[in-house]
Amino acid sequence: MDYKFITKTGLFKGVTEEETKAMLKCLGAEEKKFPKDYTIYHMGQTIRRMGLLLKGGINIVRTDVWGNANILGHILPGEVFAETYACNPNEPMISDVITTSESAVLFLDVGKVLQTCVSSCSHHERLIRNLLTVLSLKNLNLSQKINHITPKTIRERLLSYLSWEAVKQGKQHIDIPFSRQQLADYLSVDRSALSSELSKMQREGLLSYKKNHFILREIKVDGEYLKLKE
Amino acid sequence: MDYKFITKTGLFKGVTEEETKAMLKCLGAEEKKFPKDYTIYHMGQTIRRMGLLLKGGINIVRTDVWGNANILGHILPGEVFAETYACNPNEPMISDVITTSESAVLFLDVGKVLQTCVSSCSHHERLIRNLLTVLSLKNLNLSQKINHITPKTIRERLLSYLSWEAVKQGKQHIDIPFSRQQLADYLSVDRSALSSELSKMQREGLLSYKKNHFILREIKVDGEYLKLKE
DNA sequence: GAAAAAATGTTGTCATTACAACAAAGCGGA
DNA sequence: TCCGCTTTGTTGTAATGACAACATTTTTTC
Repeated sequence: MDYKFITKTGLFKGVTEEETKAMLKCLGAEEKKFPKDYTIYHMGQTIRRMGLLLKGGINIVRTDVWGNANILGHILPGEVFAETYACNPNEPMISDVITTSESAVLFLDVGKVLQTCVSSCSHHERLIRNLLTVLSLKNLNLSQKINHITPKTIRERLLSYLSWEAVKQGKQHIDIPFSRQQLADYLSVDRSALSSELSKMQREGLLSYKKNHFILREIKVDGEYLKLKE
Repeated sequence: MDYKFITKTGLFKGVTEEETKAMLKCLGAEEKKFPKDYTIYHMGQTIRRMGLLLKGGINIVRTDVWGNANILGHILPGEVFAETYACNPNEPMISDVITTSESAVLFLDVGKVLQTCVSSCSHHERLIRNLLTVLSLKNLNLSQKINHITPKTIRERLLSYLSWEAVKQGKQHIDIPFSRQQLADYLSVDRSALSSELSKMQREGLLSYKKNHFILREIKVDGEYLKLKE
């Protein structure tokens, strides 16, 4: 198991490699591999273990009875998923968890840590605090998604999302983790309308793109539109 | 201070009244009162203390540079706010926190509890675990809001929101904590279009309403529309 | 209780998107 | 390289909501 990588994730921040090994035992850690487009958790399920993504990519997807997908977020390696349900074992999942590429996941039984007494393992403390931080960052992420889908026009939603990615990645050349259909599902717009708006924006010189790679010429920060050189 | 009430909140669940008193001291608890429409926290601020609402009501509001408001959620007595920022003291707030009626708030310095060593106060443990649960419920709430604003039509958004309130309140007669304008800001639609859709739905017999009181005749659960007797 | 202010409802027009149907480009396997 | 399949882009049409302007109702204030 790649302890070096695990120690660098938000969940195990500030924990030494040695300690991590011990903790993983407490957590009943189990690594599993999944192929692309595999549904790890299904909507409606109640689950016990959360996941730490080691390799690959995951979408959190809510699909309604008519088959309309709504992507709540994307999980990158080093991030966790289903932590909300691991903390609330009674809540049924309101979304599916689906791999977007071949993936490796480390499953962790945090319930054990939360329910048993403090002293059983001296590092539980640290883990719980890290979990708090992780959860609150997830909150901010969800708020961001809300910001992206609050504008009424497709163009504004795109600029909101792409600008945010650009700021997050610290570049104006960005790769996004979504296909066109997935981006449409994330922004809650029609795919073909999205395509059409994108090419209109490209014609107007606001951005250029090829597949999942985008280059922004204008960015939206705090509601202001800033023009960028290059 | 109303310890009896405080002990019944999610944050202090499972803590005796005696213990609560001790903990509040550790947390540097301070009660404050605010008038209606008062902005307790401003967007951009970095804050140290989270709030526990004792009395009144609060909206979490994000306003853009053009004055368009986006209501992220409503806080009822017994619920907490700004907990995300209290757990991440570096993150600036992305929203305002505004009272919707005369309110009383208990401010808690959770940073103290999170940063200092475990043993300083034996009940910190319990508090942190409760905080985990509270945070994950907040996550579910945000996901709910996303569900409400994902549909493209005003009618579907309304049914999604109202049905959810009905299920939460366990009745088909419900009171909502929003004015029309606030409801529009929560659902990200135009107020007048909302009004017009509401009255159309009333004409069609889907629901009836007066001010903030609604009676549903049809409810949306898991994407299915169920007709209700009255 | 009258006047003013705020909240809610109504209506028509215009902009924008969803939707459908199709075209073109990209990709994988034989 | 050719074929089939998937993804992305294009276009036209119908539906829907935003917006503005105004009417009506409700609440507040004096």
